[in-house]
Amino acid sequence: MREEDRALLRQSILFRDLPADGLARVCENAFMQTLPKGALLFEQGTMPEVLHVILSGRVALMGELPEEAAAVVEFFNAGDALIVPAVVLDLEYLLSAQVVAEARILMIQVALFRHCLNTDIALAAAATRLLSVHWRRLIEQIKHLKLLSATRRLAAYLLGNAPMESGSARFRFTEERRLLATRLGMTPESLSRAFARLREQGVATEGAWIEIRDAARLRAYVDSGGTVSPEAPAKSPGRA
Amino acid sequence: MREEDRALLRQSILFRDLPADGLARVCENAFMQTLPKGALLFEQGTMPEVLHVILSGRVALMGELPEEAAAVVEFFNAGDALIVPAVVLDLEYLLSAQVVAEARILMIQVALFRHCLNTDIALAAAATRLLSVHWRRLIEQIKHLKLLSATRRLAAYLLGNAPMESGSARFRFTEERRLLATRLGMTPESLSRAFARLREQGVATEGAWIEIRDAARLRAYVDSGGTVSPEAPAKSPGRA
DNA sequence: CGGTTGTTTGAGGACGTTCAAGTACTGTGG
DNA sequence: CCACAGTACTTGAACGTCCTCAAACAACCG
Repeated sequence: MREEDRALLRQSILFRDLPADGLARVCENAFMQTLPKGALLFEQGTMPEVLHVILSGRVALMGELPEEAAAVVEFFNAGDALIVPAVVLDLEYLLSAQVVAEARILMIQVALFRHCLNTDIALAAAATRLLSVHWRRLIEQIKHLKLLSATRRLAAYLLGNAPMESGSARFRFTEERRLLATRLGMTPESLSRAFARLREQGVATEGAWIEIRDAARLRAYVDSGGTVSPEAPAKSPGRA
Repeated sequence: MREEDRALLRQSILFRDLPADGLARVCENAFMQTLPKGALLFEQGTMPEVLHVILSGRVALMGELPEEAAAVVEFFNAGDALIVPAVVLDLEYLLSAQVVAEARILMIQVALFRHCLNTDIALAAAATRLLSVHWRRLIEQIKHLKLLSATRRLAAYLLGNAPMESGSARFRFTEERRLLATRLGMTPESLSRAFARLREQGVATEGAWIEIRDAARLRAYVDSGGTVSPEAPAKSPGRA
């Protein structure tokens, strides 16, 4: 393993607290792969053969149901592992994984990983932390899907992914609109209209760049039920 | 601890594989409580003080957002623990927990549980399994919310909670409609209409009882996008 | 019982989707 | 460099699902 890869591994929740020998043990026979945008890591319905650890890049987990187009359930970044539950339980994947930004992936043999989970306390504890972090992200998403309108969901997502907590910022936002729309539970058309509505809340878009002029104001928009605005009296409650 | 409680503990994912001494250690100073329907176990935004393990009964995890009514994120039953992620990460609850059917709850001190997680490999491994099972439930729910109509979501939920895989069955279904509606991401009115539409798919409701005349047919309805037989041959025993 | 709460049904309306067209962006070859 | 095709995104109009509001009905409980 290259030294820079080892450094990247040290940033993952799963491995950052692992002593060197434990890391070496779980990574035995593991291999590294750099995959281009569009590459399919695995498909829903198949059995996991390796545990994927994202060292860099970005991966979308997508779910599909009969007679329906696929929808992104969540995006994952450097430091995340995919998909621990399927590997732990030795069950088929409930999701497919597709690279959305060129990614460097470490692939760990599932049998070895399961063995280490049952013998290495540091790894097992780290796995509970990783799963816990993911759990909370899914919970927030479900709350948003059930309680917020499309526009408020977008605003909440932007706030959650902006590099700052308050004030203003301009940042790159490379998500394809088409995929982002399904992540947020709407169509690309609705996403486009949601962005349009957020313009009057100080959200400007310019290609892959997004500017939030006042995060506190946008937060107030989300928290007020979308009733706050320069001069928009329209009441637009979420799905309650 | 009473002997029957110990037996119930042995059915929980978290403790079923734990040797007796490990179980005794994590349960030190733990206490048991029987709580009536309506009791609040904890509130969103507060810090966990104990880990709740459901020995019997039923608990709803509910999320709320500013300016919105609360929505049930998921129901949990005997054998489940609440909420491991908040306890593991020592972060505020993202959800509130309310008893929906009289429940016997074991309460474990969080500091002790975290300590055992970091020292007892069997417990840590069990925790990854429990979190993994929950993870998959949340993923399925998100897929349903994003890809299925209200009526299909109800049908899929019924199938997932029916006591059989195929054929017909009549079973008690004690969920309050109001709560079930929010679990499914719709209003009580929409839920009522969804049940009405499922009548022609062989779903009969009678107070707290539900009858599915042909699970395979209902499954076909879900998988076909709801386009199957608006008016069906009154009864076709076996496959549709 | 009557009051309260929960569920069902109806009518109307809002949000989001679908369908369709137009516009911007990307990469390729002339 | 520009023409061009292909794709993605945006905008518009019509529709449909689901929500809101309101009332009737049923069930529960003191």
